[in-house]
Amino acid sequence: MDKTYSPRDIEERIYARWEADGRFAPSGDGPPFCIVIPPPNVTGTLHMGHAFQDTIMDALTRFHRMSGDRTLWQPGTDHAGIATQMVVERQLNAEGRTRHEVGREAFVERVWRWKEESGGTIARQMRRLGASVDWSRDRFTMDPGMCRAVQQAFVRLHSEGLIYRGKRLVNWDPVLKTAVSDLEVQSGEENGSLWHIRYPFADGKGHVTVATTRPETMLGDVAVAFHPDDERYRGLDGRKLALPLTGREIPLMADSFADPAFGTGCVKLTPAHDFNDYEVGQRRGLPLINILTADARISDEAPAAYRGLDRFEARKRIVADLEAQGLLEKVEPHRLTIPRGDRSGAVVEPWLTDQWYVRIAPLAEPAIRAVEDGRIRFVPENWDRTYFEWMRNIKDWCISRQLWWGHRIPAWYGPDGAVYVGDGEEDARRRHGLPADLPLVQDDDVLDTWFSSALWPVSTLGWPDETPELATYYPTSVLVTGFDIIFFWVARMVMFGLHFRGEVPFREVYIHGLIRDHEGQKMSKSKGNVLDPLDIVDGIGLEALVAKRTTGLMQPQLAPAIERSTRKQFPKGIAAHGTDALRFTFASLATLSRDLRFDLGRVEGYRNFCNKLWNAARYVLMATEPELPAGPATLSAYDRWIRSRLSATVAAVREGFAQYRFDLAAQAMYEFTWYEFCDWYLEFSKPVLQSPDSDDALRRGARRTLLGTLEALLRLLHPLMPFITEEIWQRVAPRAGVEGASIMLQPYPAEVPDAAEPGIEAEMRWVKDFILGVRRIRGELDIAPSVPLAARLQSASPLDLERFARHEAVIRRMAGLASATPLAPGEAPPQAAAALLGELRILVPMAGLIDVEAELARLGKRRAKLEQELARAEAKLGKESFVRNAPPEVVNQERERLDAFKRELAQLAEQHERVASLR
RNA sequence: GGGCGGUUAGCUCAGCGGUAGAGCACUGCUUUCACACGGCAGGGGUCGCAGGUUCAAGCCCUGCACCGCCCACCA
Repeated sequence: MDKTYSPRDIEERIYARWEADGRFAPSGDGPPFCIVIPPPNVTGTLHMGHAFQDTIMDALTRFHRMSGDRTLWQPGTDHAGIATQMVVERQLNAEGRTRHEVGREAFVERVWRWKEESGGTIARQMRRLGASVDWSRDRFTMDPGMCRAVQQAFVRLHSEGLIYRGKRLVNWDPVLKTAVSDLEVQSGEENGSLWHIRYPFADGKGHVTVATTRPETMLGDVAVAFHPDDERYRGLDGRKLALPLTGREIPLMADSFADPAFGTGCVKLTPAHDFNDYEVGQRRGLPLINILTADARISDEAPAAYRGLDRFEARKRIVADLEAQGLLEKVEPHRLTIPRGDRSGAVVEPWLTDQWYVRIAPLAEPAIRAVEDGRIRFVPENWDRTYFEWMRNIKDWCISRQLWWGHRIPAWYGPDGAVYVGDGEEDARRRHGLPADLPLVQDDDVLDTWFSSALWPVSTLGWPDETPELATYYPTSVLVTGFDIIFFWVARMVMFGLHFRGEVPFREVYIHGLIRDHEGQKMSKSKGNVLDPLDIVDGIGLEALVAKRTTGLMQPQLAPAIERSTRKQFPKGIAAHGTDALRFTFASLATLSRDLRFDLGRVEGYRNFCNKLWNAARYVLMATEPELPAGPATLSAYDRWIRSRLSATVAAVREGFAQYRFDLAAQAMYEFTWYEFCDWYLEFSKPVLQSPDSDDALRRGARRTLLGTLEALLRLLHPLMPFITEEIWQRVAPRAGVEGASIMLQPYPAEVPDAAEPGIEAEMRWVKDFILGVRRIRGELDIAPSVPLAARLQSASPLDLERFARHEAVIRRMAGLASATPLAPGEAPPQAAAALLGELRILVPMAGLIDVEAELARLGKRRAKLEQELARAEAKLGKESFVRNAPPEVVNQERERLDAFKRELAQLAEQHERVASLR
């Protein structure tokens, strides 16, 4: 083995081997365990969020696979309608063409080509991360099987009256020229104005004033409302107003919709361009006047003077015209919420169109119950509040999109405009008894991408067919996802899963936090703070990193600032850390927090951890060859101690996995590996193995324990660090007497029932404290490690002496002692620095070694600390209420502490006096 | 307006009602036989603020402050 661990040499090779050997497919007949992957955009690339999520899913998958479960991690990708179409459209635009010039068929074909071209990227990246998905079951949301599922779902919902077509207001993205759902609208506060406009009475006598943030929509006004209780307008109900600029007359009406406290108390009603007005309009039987076109220009419904103007241009004109006519009373600055399309960034218009909707309330109700009664459990639990909140106020889901890339809606129109829904055109004819020669035209629209995503758990497993996979793995075990798509995806899967399968799609939903940069900022291309997980794995030079961050920006003017900050943050680029280190970092970040700050320093630390493990393995392999002749083996206290510690660690790690606390699991692994196995046990093993006078049985025990502990530790670490553990395991397992082609096929470590040995742990604590005591003296008094110390033992109890005798070799080596002899009875203690271990005092004679003042300072520091503790303990025990009310064991413990403090203080005082006399 | 988080060492974060922890960073010593991506030792926190419950409160309750997210929004 090389002296330094280099991940690059092993990771890709190991993954290829696993894949070739078919290690990722479910096997065995254990209980099923299944995760379906949240399908990433097929043409996208893997970002930190994916890498994080994949790490968690892979850890769970490997854990369950090793635990003997029949484990399926179902992979796949999403066609991501709008996002993908936009990318290809941009490519076209760069060639100077539009999709309309190319035509639908050719355009869709081109998207497919782009999908084939770039679709492999995500899969390649997942392989580099070690994702053990069953590639043989890879699915894409527009695969033929998926299309069937989508069509059947649509047809069935339609036949059940749960899908309908209707003309109403939708959120319209005038740049993409499609409807979008409520969830795809991002509202944000922006600066605007509030225009106060006079609407004269039709009889020419007087006016009312309305306040609006959108003066251009006045062209579509059909009424003005005031509150019925508003004294200012008493008796004016039903009066006619002359709508400025249009020549139309509209009524003034009393309606409780109007808020008397806002503006003038009069509100203009524009049912075709405002959701609230629309409702009032429906209630009051008002007409709809649609004054906007699909690209948000003024339509032919409006006066000729404004037709064809862009909405914002029209606003300026209208305001100017009103002002010219003396109808603009005032303009005030106003903060208002502007709805924008989450993809295009364009201001979304409420717009009147025909769209397809899912009647959602009947689907939501059972989905709410499934979480209420615990058939689905959120982790962390309180996300159910968010889920309930949305589900209980849910609105019908607009599922049609005026795009070309996606699942085309399975509806056909006859010459008379009648709609026929069916599972394909032929089925539509059959269902509706249409003659073969009746010309039918399919609906132009495609379905919201989330419609097919909502079917993902059932469709990937084979639905609508009754496949063995569906029978085995549905409901799936756990969904791993971010809170940002609880509504988009989680809730809809629950609704569809329950509706089409009669069972929940997953039993648990693990909601993880969002990966942000080290400053807590969301990672985004335009902020220039994106990290590519594979750059952390493989490393990247500064120039390449700068280039990567500054090319392809939507706003190229940001490039210089991004370059500057990148050069500042990564003056040397990013070093290669390897996949295992990155994965371990992700695991340790997986706390219950919802914002996770990613810090490269952590990855470095865990890269070092990998190196530590690697070198520990080197030591174990070196220390266990050449092989000893067969014979009996005896376990030393050290062997039993590390076995006991390992067992406790296994329990902690398993608990971590069970609770989805990957951070705690990772921490338990880290601490055991470094602080117990490496720092202590490997050192303990050295005297045993190297001393010429240890016996062979003891040596065999140590070797067996070294190999056995390391082998189990590798299995324990494998779900988080698959590559390095496999690489080392391949070398260690044979020598540990374990057979098998891969660590992936080995059982996950279980707690050993009688491995816990409190007695041994106590004895080893004494040994460690002895060593630490001497080391502290050495460290604080600046004695070089190369200087061997001759220690004396004072006030040693028989147990102390017995323990010392048993562990002398280890203690001498690890504390750097040349000798440690008890004082003879009556012998005066030498001038010395002392470490206290209960009653025992370990004396390090000062002759020629020790700086008196330094030792006095050291003693003073310890005394100050002790006095503080002592005061607290005394105060506690001095309170009668504590002694009376606290549990006896707590009181006893406190008393023992107090006694110990007193003893140690007395000894310190004595020691202080002795040292001070040397001055 | 409604809902949900967060506030613990310089930074990033754990923390079970009973002696405040880790990683990174920092200081000193150390390149000898697993590892300098290492070893040994050390410094550093009145746990956002104010009340309350309790023998005992980062931990439970109430209020407040600040930061953040989600949902719904008055034209």
